[in-house]
Amino acid sequence: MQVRIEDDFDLEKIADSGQCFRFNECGDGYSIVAGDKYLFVKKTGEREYDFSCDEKEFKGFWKNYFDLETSYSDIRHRIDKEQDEYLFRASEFGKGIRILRQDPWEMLISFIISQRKNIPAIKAAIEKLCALAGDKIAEDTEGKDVYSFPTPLQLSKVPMEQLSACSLGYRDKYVHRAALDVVSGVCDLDSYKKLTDEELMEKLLELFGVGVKVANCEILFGYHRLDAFPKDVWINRVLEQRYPEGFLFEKYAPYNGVMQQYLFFYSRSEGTGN
DNA sequence: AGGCAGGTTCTTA
DNA sequence: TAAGAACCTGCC
Repeated sequence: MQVRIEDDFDLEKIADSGQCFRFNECGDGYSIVAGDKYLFVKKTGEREYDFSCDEKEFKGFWKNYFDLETSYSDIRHRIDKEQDEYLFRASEFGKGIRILRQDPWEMLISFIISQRKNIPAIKAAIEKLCALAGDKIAEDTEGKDVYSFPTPLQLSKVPMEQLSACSLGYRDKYVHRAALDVVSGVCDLDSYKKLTDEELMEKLLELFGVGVKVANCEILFGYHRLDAFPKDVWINRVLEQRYPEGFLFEKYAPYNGVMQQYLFFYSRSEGTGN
């Protein structure tokens, strides 16, 4: 169906923003997998897009996935050019980035895998995991099979030896444990939705293989708490070099996470890209 | 060839 | 409680 989007919306930037790992350029559009849903999106005009789904699925899923009810333009305009010149530049550069409303389970596993890996390696590992334990749900426009992200139950049934074959490295035991804990109910991701950001952080840190960085990514991308501010090597470099006096967290609350995305995207563009 | 990549856990003082 | 080492794997 045709969709018109008035707010900031740039598929290429979202794909490269590091928040999603199954969102890839494919032919003349983008191939996106979220949970057990597949979408192909093509830009057809200035603000016009062709979504491969029907209206029902758009309203029931993808509209929410792309967080189309939130104005990222408004959030961006909270930045004062005079007061914070670097962030202003970063936000102009990253205009079009949105924080997707992704699934907590999928994000948890994805960011556990992400530690000490570069983005291509993360993507490769996740695709192997999906092909191994997920279901075939579609074929992309290039004819490749598309697999759903494994459910907790599906993943929990994968033996360790097979998990190791997904290039997870030492993270295989973290992934395995997370699946077992979610299936057993020791970790109830759904019930965590009602917790405050602080309580949520506390619960996530109890998980094996989850530290502060991964927990913050889960809070921002899995629970869509837009104030969470994950600090990775890139962001730490920016904070050291550009904000020796400190970043204005108070000013940008409750949208520090969006600012983090602009900083991350901008700093990476200046570095090696990947 | 050795270092490093979107960190976390384990070990040691 | 706080540094430092170890950790899988793939790519430069």
